[in-house]
Amino acid sequence: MPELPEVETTRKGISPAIVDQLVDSVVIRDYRLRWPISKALEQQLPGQTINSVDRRGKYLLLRTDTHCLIIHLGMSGHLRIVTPDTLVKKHDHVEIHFNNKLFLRYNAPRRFGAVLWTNQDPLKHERLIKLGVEPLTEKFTAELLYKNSRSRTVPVKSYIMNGSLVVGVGNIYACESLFLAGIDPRKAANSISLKRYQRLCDSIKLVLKQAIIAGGTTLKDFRKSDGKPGYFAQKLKVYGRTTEACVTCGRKIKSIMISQRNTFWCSACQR
DNA sequence: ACTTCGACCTGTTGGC
DNA sequence: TGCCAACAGGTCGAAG
Repeated sequence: MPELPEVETTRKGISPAIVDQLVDSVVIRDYRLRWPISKALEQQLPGQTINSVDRRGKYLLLRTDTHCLIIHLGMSGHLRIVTPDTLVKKHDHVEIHFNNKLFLRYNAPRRFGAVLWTNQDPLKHERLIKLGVEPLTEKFTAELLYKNSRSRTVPVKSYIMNGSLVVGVGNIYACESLFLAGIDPRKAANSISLKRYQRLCDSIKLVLKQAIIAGGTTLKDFRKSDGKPGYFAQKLKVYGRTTEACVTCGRKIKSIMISQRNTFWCSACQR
């Protein structure tokens, strides 16, 4: 479900409710995620205060003085701030109770997500250490895309979705960015010029920024941490629009599978 | 070093 | 109404 804009929207949503708040208790209702939740979490987090909520790629980092809770939402997970009277639902795996009487609740129906508890620098955690650059920083450049692509024959769409190069670009925003850049998603990564990578780099930054402003994309189940939908779905130009008219040229949007992911593009506007 | 593909899960949707 | 297959916003790791 969530790509960078949805995770960032979640980060902004939960921060005000939990930063500088003392944890009373932790309730784990289902330990089964991509990796089992550590028992140490429920023993060690109570009594600690959340100092900050950061994001690295699609991971959220909740830091205390000595530890960090690393959270990934997977395909279908979400975090909500709820009051104690909010009914527990199926797949509510974890709940953190704060001194301010608010709960942070983690729900993950497909269990593709992760809740990791560590006392090391989270950026050095084995799950995060190999992540690529943040797309909304000056480290993400056309030169980076170009240089690393010279030996890569994969479709450019798969290339930009590879998190060891650049993080946060998932299926929706890969499609949208390639449309904005006018690049055919099927083209080999090593066949794209530096000039066109400049356009792609700019497009990725722009699409992600606009999606964050809109509060993310709600296709079906994504909700902001207050339960309300994000509004970027209305701005999607190609994703999910197979057979509909291209907003630029009017031709029909096509779809194909690339690396087992549905891919949407306009064959007239994207070459 | 790179590519491909199956695996991990549950819920929803659409066809018959 | 039920059944079943296909598909969904993401990674990971094995095998070639």
